[in-house]
Amino acid sequence: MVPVTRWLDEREQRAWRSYLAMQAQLQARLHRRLQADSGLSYADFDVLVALTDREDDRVRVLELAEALQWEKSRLSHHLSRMQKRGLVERQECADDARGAFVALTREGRRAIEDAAPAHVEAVRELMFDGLDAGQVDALAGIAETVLGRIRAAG
Amino acid sequence: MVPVTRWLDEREQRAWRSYLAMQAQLQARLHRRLQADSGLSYADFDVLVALTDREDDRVRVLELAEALQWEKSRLSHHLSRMQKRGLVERQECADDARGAFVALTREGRRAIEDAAPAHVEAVRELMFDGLDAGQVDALAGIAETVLGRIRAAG
DNA sequence: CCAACCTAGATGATGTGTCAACTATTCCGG
DNA sequence: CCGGAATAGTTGACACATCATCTAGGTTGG
Repeated sequence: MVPVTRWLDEREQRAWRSYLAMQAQLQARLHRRLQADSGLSYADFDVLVALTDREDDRVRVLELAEALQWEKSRLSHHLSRMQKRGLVERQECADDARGAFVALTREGRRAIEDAAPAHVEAVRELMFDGLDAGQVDALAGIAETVLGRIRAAG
Repeated sequence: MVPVTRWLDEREQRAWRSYLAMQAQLQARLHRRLQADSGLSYADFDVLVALTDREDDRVRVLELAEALQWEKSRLSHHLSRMQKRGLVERQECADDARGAFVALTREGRRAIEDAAPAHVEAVRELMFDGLDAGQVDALAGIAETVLGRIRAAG
């Protein structure tokens, strides 16, 4: 018995194709705009936001990787590039000599504070200003459901 | 008068954060799975699907770029890599000596036909099997709205 | 105490995406 | 026709992501 593929039906196909298109376009637009306005990439932005979320402005590397859901090598490479640009710095960890902290620099803080308003404005303009409250909630619900399934799938 | 940033309210923030997380996780999962099962990247898959959509199994490069909404240089680089792996080939264009066709090879066809069922299954498992019909339609509606705004934003 | 093992993180190779610059051809106004 | 502008596509440089591997420092059972 060869298992028969359950292809997407028309409704699903429509949703999937437009989701993919939206996702790609939205990502590209927001990224380009952020980059042009502030010189930050989307990835830089995420790292900086995660850092400003801490009252210390510093975190252990793995903890940051966890928070961002990034692989540690991705983060390590990315931090090296950001460090070269002066946005973050690495600090030794006294507790565990293997470990390291990443800390926000003054320049990093300035960069995120300068970039955030225009970025939020872009998100609003491209997404939220076009959606009604029901759609916003529906989106949250869908995303949470899918995230749950992803986690369940291990 | 300094314009005041209209930050996201709580409902919007919740939707935005979960959307971003879903998007990143879903992309990563599907990509990894596709790669592991078939050796194709997501991008390869998109190119191959676009090619099989033509009855000729070949397209002009820019037309393909348009269909995929990719930048032409991205496509050009990607085609070079795919060509090196034997998935597509380039053909001269008699009408316009500047132009070129990209054509599906026998190997390319085999690759996409082998990869598609498992990919659809993964999409189903991670996304559609968890959503009800209302959510599927809501997703399509949201994506279409946002796409419209993106196009409107030029 | 120390050998086997585990963990934090860095690194190198390779594939991918973006931007700017380039080449070759076609188009178009005079 | 012919010279300048537009068009099709490629290329090179660089930022980014992933994988496998490596190093150095911790942890634990005997």
